[in-house]
Amino acid sequence: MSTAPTVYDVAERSGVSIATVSRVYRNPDSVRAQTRERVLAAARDLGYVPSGNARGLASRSTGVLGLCFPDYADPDTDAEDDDAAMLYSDQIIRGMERAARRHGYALLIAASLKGGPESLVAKVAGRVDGFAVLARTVPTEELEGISRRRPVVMLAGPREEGDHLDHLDHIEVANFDGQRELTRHLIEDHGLRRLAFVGSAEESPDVGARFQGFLAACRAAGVDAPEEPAVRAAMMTQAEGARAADALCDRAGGPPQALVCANDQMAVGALHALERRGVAVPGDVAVTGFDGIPLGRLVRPTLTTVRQPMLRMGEEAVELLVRRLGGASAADPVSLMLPVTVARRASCGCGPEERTVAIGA
Amino acid sequence: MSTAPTVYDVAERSGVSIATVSRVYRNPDSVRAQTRERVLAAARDLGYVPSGNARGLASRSTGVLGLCFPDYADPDTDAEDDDAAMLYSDQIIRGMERAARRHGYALLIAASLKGGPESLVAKVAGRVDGFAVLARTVPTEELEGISRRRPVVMLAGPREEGDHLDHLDHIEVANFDGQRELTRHLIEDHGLRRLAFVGSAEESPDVGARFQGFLAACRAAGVDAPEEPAVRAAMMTQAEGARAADALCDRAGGPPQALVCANDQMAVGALHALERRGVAVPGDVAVTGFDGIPLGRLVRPTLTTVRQPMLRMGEEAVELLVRRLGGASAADPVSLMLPVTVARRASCGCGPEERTVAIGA
DNA sequence: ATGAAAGCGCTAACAT
DNA sequence: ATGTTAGCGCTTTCAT
Repeated sequence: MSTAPTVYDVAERSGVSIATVSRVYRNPDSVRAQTRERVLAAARDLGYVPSGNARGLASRSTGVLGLCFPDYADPDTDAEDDDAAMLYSDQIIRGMERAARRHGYALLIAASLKGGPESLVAKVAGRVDGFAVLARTVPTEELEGISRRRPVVMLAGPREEGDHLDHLDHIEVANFDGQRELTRHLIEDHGLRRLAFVGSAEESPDVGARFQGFLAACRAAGVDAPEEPAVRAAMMTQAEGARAADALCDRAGGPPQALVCANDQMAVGALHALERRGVAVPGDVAVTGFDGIPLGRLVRPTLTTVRQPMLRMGEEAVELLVRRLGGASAADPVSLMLPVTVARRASCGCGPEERTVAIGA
Repeated sequence: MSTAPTVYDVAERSGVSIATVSRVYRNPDSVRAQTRERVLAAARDLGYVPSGNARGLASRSTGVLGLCFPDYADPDTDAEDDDAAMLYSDQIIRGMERAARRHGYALLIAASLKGGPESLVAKVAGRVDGFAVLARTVPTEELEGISRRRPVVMLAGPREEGDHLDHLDHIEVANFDGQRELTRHLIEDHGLRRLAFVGSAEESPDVGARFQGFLAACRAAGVDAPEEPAVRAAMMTQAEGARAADALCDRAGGPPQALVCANDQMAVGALHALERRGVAVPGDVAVTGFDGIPLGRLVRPTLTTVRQPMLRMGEEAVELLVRRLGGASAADPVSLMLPVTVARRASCGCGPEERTVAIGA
């Protein structure tokens, strides 16, 4: 691969100055048609492609937006299921790509993979005009510095109270309201009163909010509400969900009437475990998830859950970034709370027909 | 947003030269620990992030791989279905992102959106070390020029015969073999003999190969094989699939015994149309698709189809690019044919249990 | 181990 | 309408 042709090569071949070559690409109308053709022809012959780097450097903008997300590999998910599982990040990517396209931006994506001083964010941040970060992908302090320099929007983690990040734009979903409504449904519409919340060991703000929503519904209905989740799974995977279900079944006093899982993956794992044990769902125990992954409609019984609008989240992220880049850089930080949808399906006892209820925001 | 800090700012603040600042990031061990700390501290204070552009310009490499794909929006797919539909491109993106991550690259994605001399590819090509292109996303000639300068791998379109693109690396799936096996199954295992192929109006090499596979199976079994697809849909969408099914049913002589659709989207549309007309599937007519989108397992009856390994395609694309970038730039063009899987589900008459058969390559 | 200086390929004034 | 000329922020010899 010989060294790539530059503006100089094209200029020389077409007998104009490099400025004119540049103009042909940036502002074609400012060049006489005939000249333009000559330049374009030379460029074609040479296989010339403008260097995005040089451009970005000279014009201080890249036309690229970015997304950083954590390395969400679920080792327990085989390739087959994986197809259907389509995680969060995939949907956010889709949403962002769509919206970015509408605004003429390309999208740079990268999943965390820590290294020396060269962290992931830095790499992305250095190549884009602005970017979104999935919560807890990168250390708070790192974002702190970067965000002083270019637009950053935080996704899915709540704005951290009184901390340095509160000047970032921020988008989250109605975790609390969604989980509360789902729990209320279990209690009031299905008459269940012994509910167990399956959470996670790591302190995730999202899971935290869901648990609070769960508690709120319990209290409102006068149902016994534990101060802690019944189980804290090490990871939010199917395997852990299955483990949690087993643990709950073996507990003195037998299984609860409902397993309220903090995400769909765990709920699906629980479904499998219960089936293996011969526990009927929803007959003996109801199971619910949170997220709305496609897999939830493939399992039997179909999974009752709270659907997050991840695609929209991606779109909104881009809109926010574009707005900032469009001059609104000084405006106050925006905080969006996106509404969720409770999808009542079979696993809570609602029967095969899916019924949905919009909640929050 | 004030102007971002540069190496100069960091150098000044830490009392070293810009060369040292650069070294701290590129080659930390070549700098005394104490100096390094000082630089890093200054960088942190300033919120310094190295400019990817300047870097790329100076070092002639970006650490980014790219993907260009066509604007596959199916206007007939509502957001709901869309969730499940997860198109090709999404899976390829996933595959590429994973593999890219393993090799330390980020991924730049952009869907076509034609413009002046500044085409999509050019934009991507100018910002990456190498990239993949979904077939027919960009004009052949444009790729021609670019590919002389940096690695390009063509996805999913067959290598064009004797044309200028045959020096590109290329990955495709076993369209012919897959469709032939599926058709053979319909004929031999289900005893069907009047089959209609639902193709597309635009000349797609993939659809072409599928039709040829269909024909080959028909001929091999002594079944009447039309020279042309029974229907050529304008687009390969659900709406068009439904239209095709209706047209076929209204035809003199009644519907065929099987609708062999060139992709899953159309097959799903056909399923809907047939249900509306009260035609039983697979009782009255069998329906098959091609692709293996998740939606195919959600519809009733579940869709018999040929599953393409799109995720793997993305991964292989990255492997190829990385190999080229690693010095194999002069090697002969590689052409990969990935095996497919026939997924026998309910819509061909195989019953509710999914059975799969690996085919090709 | 560190510094000085020459680009990398382009854009954007400013001239003409 | 086109040419001249500075940089843009970094990497990279080559010195020291």
